[in-house]
Formats: sequence, C-alpha cells, structure tokens
Amino acid sequence: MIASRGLAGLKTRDLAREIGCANGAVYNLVADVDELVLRVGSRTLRRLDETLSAAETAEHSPQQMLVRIAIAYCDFAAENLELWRAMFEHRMEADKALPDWSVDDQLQLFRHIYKPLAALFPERGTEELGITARSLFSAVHGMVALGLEQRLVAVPLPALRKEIAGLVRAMIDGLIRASELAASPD
Amino acid sequence: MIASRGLAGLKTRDLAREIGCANGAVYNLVADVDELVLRVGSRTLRRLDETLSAAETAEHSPQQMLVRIAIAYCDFAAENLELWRAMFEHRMEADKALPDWSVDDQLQLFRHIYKPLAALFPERGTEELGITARSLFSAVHGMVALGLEQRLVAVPLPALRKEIAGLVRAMIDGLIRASELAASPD
DNA sequence: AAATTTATTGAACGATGTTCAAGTTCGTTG
DNA sequence: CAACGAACTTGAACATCGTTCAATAAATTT
Repeated sequence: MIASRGLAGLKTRDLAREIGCANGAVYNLVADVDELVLRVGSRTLRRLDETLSAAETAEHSPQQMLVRIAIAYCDFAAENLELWRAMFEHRMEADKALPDWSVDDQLQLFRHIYKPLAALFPERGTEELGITARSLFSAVHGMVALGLEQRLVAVPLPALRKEIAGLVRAMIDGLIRASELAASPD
Repeated sequence: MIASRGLAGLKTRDLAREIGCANGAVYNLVADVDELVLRVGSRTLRRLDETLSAAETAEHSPQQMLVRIAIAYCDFAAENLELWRAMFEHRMEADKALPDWSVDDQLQLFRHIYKPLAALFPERGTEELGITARSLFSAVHGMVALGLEQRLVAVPLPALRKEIAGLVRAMIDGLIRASELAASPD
C-alpha cells in the first residue's frame, strides 16, 4: 500500500480490508503503524542492500565503485520511490526509540561506502572513515531526495544521474587532493 | 507552535486557544493548515535568506564564500531546527499545487550559491550553473538533514560543521579540476 | 468432550482537520 | 440614533484516522 499510495495513503482499515481481516486484527501482527512502517522499511533497506551489492560485482577502481554505488542508489530510489521515501518521511513520537533491528538495518548501508573509502584513504582510522562515509552518503542522499522531489523543478532522471556522477567524482577527487596536501604540504 | 512542538505538534485547536479564538476562526486567516505551514515556511525562508546574506558581507574568494554559506546554512538549521524541518517534512496532497509565492521563496535561495559559482566557472551557461547550484545545495542539505537527525548517531554540531566545510571544499576543488581537465585534456 | 488458550471481530473512543448554520460585532446609511 | 447589511466569530457537528477492548469464535490442550 505504501508503494502504491505513499506513506500518507497507508490506512489501517484499507490495509485490513486488503489482507482480509478486521481492522483490529492488524494489531496482532504489529504493535503500531510505526512498527509496520519500520518493518516495511526494513525490507526496503534489504532490497536496497542487494541492489548496491549487485553494483559492486565488477572490478573497478574505488572511485568508479563509489560512483556506481551512488548511481545505483539513485536508480533504486527512482524505481522504489514511495517505499524509499517512506523510510525518510516517517517520523515517530520523540520519546519512542527506534528498535535495535531497525538501527542495524540502517547502519548496514554504510558498509558499501566504507569499503572503497578505506581503499582510497588507508591512512585514515576507522572512526574517521565512518564519518566520511556518512558524509558522502548524506550528500548523495540529498541530491537524490531533492532531485526526485516533484514539487519544485522536476529533474529528468538521466540528468540527475549525470549530476550525481559528476559531483561524486568531484568530491572524491577533492578529498584525495586535500589528503595529499595534508600529507606533504609544499 | 511549530518551533516549540514541531510540525506534528501543530494542532488547529491548540493554535486557536493560543491566539484566543475559536478553532473555526483559524480558517478566516488561512484556507488550510497546508497554507498555514507554507506561510510559516515562507517566513523561515526569508530569515534564512537574511542569514545567508549576512554570511556574504566580508570579501572572500568564491570558494571561501561557498563554504561560509554552507556553514551558515548548517547553523541556521541547527538554531531553527523545527521550523527548518517543517519546510521539508511538510507534504501536501499530490493534486494540490504549490502557490506561486511559495515556489518563488524557494528559488530565491539558489541565488546565494549561484553567484560564487558563476565567478568560479565563467565559461558555463546560466542553465548549467543553475543545475550545479542545485546539486551543491542538495548535497549540503543532505549532510545537514541527516547530520541533525537524532534517530541514528547524533553528530555533535562542531563535527558536522567541520565535515561540511571539508566536503564543500572537496566538491569545489573537484569541480574546478574536472573543469580544467575538460578544457585542456593532456 | 470439556476446558483453556489464542485469535478475531467490530463497535466504541479520542484526536484531528474541516465545515457551517447560527449568533455577534461593527460600520454605513436613512 | 435606529436599521440594515457585511464581515467576523462561535462551537457544535462531520468525517477520518489510530487504537482499544469486551465479546465472540476458533484452535489447542487436557
């Protein structure tokens, strides 16, 4: 239902009708709609993980790998727009904590970026690489999120992919140069 | 009310009580809560615009300028967290179009990025610069959005600022290098 | 076959955005 | 000043949600 009607289009009564039970019975399967959304998000994240893994098969330089991953992320978001959006649009009450399995799911994603980064910057520590990975992911995510947003200027997907590829390459080049300058300041 | 309790904490009845009128009277001021949120967003955007303009006063290189703008954006988001979030969390029904004044407000933002970019890449056309500006903004926005998100790892603000500065510098350096290589391929 | 546990139902509750008929206020005009 | 009308205000009512729960049905165990 999220995939077809968006997160806002997910209603317990409609859902109950679709799976053939009373609306109250939904609460035998999940405690909340929050949990329901998180469980759908978990599946989506797993599919995203598989997609990114598939993009890593061929042997490429770390730079090319990172570009390929970013493009794969963009494509996945475009092809699974509502499911992907639901993961980021969903907000829980401030006092309710994310379940551990949901946090784990999310952290798994950074693995994909971490590996090529570690190859590019062997002198950096685990902590530092983790931060860089998160920054890189966030930047690409931002481009995809605003790029796929319809409400301002709609960007055609091919243009968006080109933009992302260009900026990821630029970011990595820039990071490498900064790293070199820091190592041997002439 | 958005500033103190977040977008989800905005209720017409509470609002009516706070401004001292019946809940129905709210609809004399705005047609919707949608319009209400957009009007608040408009004010927020205007304050953001002023903040970014203030960051541009001193004379700096275009690179430094872009870094300063990104940091100013980050700081504004941190200091106006709920108001800033409300602008991006808010979703309208798919069929309802954004009013023109709201679209204008949003497009104004790119001005700040466009100017330094035009100085850096004088050979690029208006269209191309606009796309680059949007990409750069989206990337920084992504870093700020995920960085200020509490639900995964909470990043301390100083660390986030440093990350943003580093990645913006890297992006610009990378873009310049790519531009140079395209101009004189050796 | 009876008893006990488990699952299901659908009515009911509370919150929320929105509407609207009725009432009120206030400026304009005769 | 009185009477009219426009504009505003009110708060009850409606529809739509998520969620709960007592009653009922089904399944499992004894």
